[in-house]
Amino acid sequence: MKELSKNYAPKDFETRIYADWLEKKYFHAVVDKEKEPFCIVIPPPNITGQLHIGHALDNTLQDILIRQKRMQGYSALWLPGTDHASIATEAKIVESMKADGLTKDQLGRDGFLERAWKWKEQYGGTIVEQLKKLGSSCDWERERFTMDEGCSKAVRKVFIDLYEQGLIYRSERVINWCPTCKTSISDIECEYEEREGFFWHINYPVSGDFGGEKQFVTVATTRPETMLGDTAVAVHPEDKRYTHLIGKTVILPLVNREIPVIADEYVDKEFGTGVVKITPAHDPNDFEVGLRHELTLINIMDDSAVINENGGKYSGLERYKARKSIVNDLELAGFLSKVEPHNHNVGGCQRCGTVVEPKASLQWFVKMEEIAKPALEVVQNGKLSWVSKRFENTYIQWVENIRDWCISRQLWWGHRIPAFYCTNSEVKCDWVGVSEDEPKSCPKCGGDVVQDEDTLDTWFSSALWPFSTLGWTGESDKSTPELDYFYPTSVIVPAYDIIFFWVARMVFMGLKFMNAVPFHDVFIHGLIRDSKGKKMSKSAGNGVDPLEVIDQYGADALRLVMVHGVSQESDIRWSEDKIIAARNFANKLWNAARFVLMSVGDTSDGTLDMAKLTIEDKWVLTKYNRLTKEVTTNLSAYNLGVAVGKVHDFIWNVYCDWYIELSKPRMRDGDIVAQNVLIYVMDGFLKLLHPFMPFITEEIWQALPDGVRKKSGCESIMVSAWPVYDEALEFSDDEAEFDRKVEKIKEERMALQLQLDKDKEIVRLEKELVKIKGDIQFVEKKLANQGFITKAPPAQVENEKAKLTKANKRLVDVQKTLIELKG
RNA sequence: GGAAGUUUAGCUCAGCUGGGAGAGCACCUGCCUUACAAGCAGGGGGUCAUAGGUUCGAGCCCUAUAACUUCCACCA
Repeated sequence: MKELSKNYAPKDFETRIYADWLEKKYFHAVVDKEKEPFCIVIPPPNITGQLHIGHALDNTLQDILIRQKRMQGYSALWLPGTDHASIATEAKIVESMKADGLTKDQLGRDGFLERAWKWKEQYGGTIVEQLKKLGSSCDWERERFTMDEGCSKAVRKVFIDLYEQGLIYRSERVINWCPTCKTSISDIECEYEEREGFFWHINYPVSGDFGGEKQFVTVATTRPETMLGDTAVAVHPEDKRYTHLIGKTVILPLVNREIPVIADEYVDKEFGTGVVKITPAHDPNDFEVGLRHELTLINIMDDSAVINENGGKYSGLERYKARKSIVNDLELAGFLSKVEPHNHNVGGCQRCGTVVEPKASLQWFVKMEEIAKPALEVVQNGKLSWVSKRFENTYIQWVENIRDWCISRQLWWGHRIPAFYCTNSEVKCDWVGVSEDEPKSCPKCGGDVVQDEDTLDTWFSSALWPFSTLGWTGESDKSTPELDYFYPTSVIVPAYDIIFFWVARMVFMGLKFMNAVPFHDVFIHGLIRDSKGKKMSKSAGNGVDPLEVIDQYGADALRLVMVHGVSQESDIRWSEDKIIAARNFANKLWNAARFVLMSVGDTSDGTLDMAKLTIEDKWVLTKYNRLTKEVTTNLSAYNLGVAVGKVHDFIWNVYCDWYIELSKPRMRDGDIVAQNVLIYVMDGFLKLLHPFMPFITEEIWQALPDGVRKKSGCESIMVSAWPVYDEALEFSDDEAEFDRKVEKIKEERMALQLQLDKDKEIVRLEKELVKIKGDIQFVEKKLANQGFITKAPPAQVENEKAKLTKANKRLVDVQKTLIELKG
């Protein structure tokens, strides 16, 4: 038994306790057939990342779940790891290279990767250390990285399998291109934002002679520079205004290219002028039209969105400069018929915010339709259960409308695509192969082969995370005991912003390669916003550093804010008040524990003497006993906020406010029964609170009399048994009786307060009475003075008289009130 | 254009299955009562967004409306 310091100072023990847990290997979960498995795989944070408040929420929730299950006797594995975060990390490394005056091209692929791995070694551990500060009880011995050997092997295996089944293909399509990151990005990495822009109406002259008259068709566009790549204009086949032009040609202004007028149902007769310029290389819809009409693709921009040689005189101009110049030239040449303001949605790169350029390009895709279908069935048959119906719906909607996933990235940091091409130009060999290892030579012609330059979307490896981390190799005879035991995992705990990126794709891949859901439950949570409800971000400068919060208030307080009074699917507003309130609760608990431990002897081990329990003992025991049930059911229903609220209220309003207060006289008399009840209940609620506030509960629990730990059969609260409901502690009658007593005491206190207020009022009024009487005497004396009446100004005399009347009136009022108050 | 969510005390929000309208902070009154002033004992303050409906009974269920927020789509 050790003593608790006078003040609650979480810094003094949080680090020490965590180190102790680590040393005792309490976080390590093993395959144990005697126990039920419970497993969570962490949403792997980026290696470049710093712990931010969102991680704090995410990991607090996971830790709460895992700690409770561990205490309930499950073999509870929380599998940690980090994500290589291809595009985000590469951007940071490029940024850091700038400081050294280096570019990717200068370093070359190998040099760059060397630098990247160094970066990973240097910074990859930071966030892990920060997670430890939060109290995360991850099994660090099993920590994984999305680019470690096992995960990389899984990635190649999955890629090859999907390719061989025809579910991965390479094709030229219009994809989203980020000119800053210089890579393709997937549809969901593109974020739309409404911006003010213009609708430029441009006249395209129709070729041919119309008796000296020139004829035009007018197209409208928000991106006039793309006209350089136009290869047709389209009208609706049944649009009577234009049917006569179908099959004719128009002359593309400035470029003077003759392009056909085609008919396609894609055109909306009602919208704009009813004529659409078709730029197959720079618009996904136009690309489709182009395919149907066998139009040529003219790509007019390079990787930085600068106009290329296909842009004629505009070549070399950055896209917006080209836009300006083209609009200007069109106007000068008389082709611009109208400019109107037009708000439209512009897609930006999720990473850097740069406006993406739709661009035709040869990329790798995953064919999604077939893979996605089973992901709907598992929701229907209950194998995959969403805690929140609301997010289940968004998931279903997205899966139902799934589109092919562009997985290739023109980046170096990531999993290189295991595809190989024959370079033998002499025989024009077109061999393409996909394999685990690089073939020595082309199997078709014997020529040299070269590997695809691209890497995979970072989410490709994330999608395999639940099984790749458990040792999956793809060979059915080589399954690991861990995979057999822990897969499917129990629950996944992400924020709602990665449902599409991650959750859905894990389901697809899990079902495809493991033939089972990757997790049974999906527990989605919200985001943390600032006190005004705005998203926290570095650029807005409204972020909160969880490490500073921990430093100032303790990890337990931070964790409490993440769940207390929160309905988990909604966003949380951060405010200083909340963290202070949480810290105050910890302080309250600390002091309650100090008092109890001061009053209780070393020998109390919380053994209840059932025969000697008083009514208040039975009252507190009944309430505690019910609490065990409420906390347990709410936790299994993922109502973490309700669960912790119940413990919080019990500790403060039941245990402290009433039971401790009532036990004070009994403590003075050395009442053993009361001591044991105090200890019994405290031992219990500490355990119930432990998943939420692991540090303070451990520190206090260690200070309890030794007998308590002996009875629990363990050295740490985190491996002690979760409290369960006990029929023997249900004293409903006594509880009800004592509840009535509590009510009565409250009424008495209220009456007392009222009486006190009344007495005060009487004293105050009596004082006033004396003063008023004095005033009256003084004024009466003045008015009795003839000299004053005759010589003073009449106004003043009147004033004095009024004063007297007023004072007399007040006198009567006060006297009346006094009589009333005195009853 | 489609969908979802929110609307409860001055502020931030809980409210499980339809039956007593709650917490923290702020405010007011009184207390340094020997665990805690980061606290204790009390108090004031709400037409549960609006209008209908179902029900013996609605903050909760149904319909409509309004305001705010978010997601999806992207008609050039």
